[in-house]
Amino acid sequence: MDNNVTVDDKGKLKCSIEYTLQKIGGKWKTVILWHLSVEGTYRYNELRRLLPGVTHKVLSQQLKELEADGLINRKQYNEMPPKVEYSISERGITLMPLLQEMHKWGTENGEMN
Amino acid sequence: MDNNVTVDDKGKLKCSIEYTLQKIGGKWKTVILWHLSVEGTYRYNELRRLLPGVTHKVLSQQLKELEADGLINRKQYNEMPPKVEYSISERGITLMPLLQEMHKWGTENGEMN
DNA sequence: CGGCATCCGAAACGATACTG
DNA sequence: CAGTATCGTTTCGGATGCCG
Repeated sequence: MDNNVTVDDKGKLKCSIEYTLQKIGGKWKTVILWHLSVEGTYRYNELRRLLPGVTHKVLSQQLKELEADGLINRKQYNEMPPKVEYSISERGITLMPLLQEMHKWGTENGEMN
Repeated sequence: MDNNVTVDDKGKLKCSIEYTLQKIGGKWKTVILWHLSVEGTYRYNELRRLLPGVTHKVLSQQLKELEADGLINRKQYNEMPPKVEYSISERGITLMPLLQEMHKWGTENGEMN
């Protein structure tokens, strides 16, 4: 098993596991992806209601990053009032086995306080 | 598919995915576990050399948390000079499928700059 | 409605020095 | 050798207000 951990010239770690963590490590990202994968599509404020505790700024931040990373799609309707729909992307779907593993491990090992 | 996302009375998210993320979300934790799973046992300073860039404090912090979470074992020899060996625990081994998924996804999706 | 800008506090991370 | 203590920095998340 190759561990695939290398280091660049500045001492920074270059590791595919760390790369993955960077993409989904945000506090709400996994949950957002999880919701979108289940339901298919949500509007901005619908997501907000699904994630009690998340603030305005942080939610849009995480959505933006997820979109920038190609993990979700953002569809904007130019209406008044505005309407934006988020859905999981093809690439985001490839994360599902991983999320399921995380969910499985957490369920089997977490005391859930 | 049950999304297994609930909220406690303080608005805090209780979700098995987030639980997993808390356990392995530290900057070096996955890499430490990965190394230990490959090699079996490392001494403190060996790990340090494997993780260029990690500082003294942060490494011992992460090791301490991993140990507290039962994911690694710490064996201390009362010699002079001191000798401490870290190894992966039974519980830590249950994380391997997850780490492999993370590694796989990162390899397939990461540009690795 | 769906943002963005600003400010703030907390937490994570890091550099350095000291210790049994 | 394998840490701990202290301090500083950086990053992340949160509160609030403004805007098209």
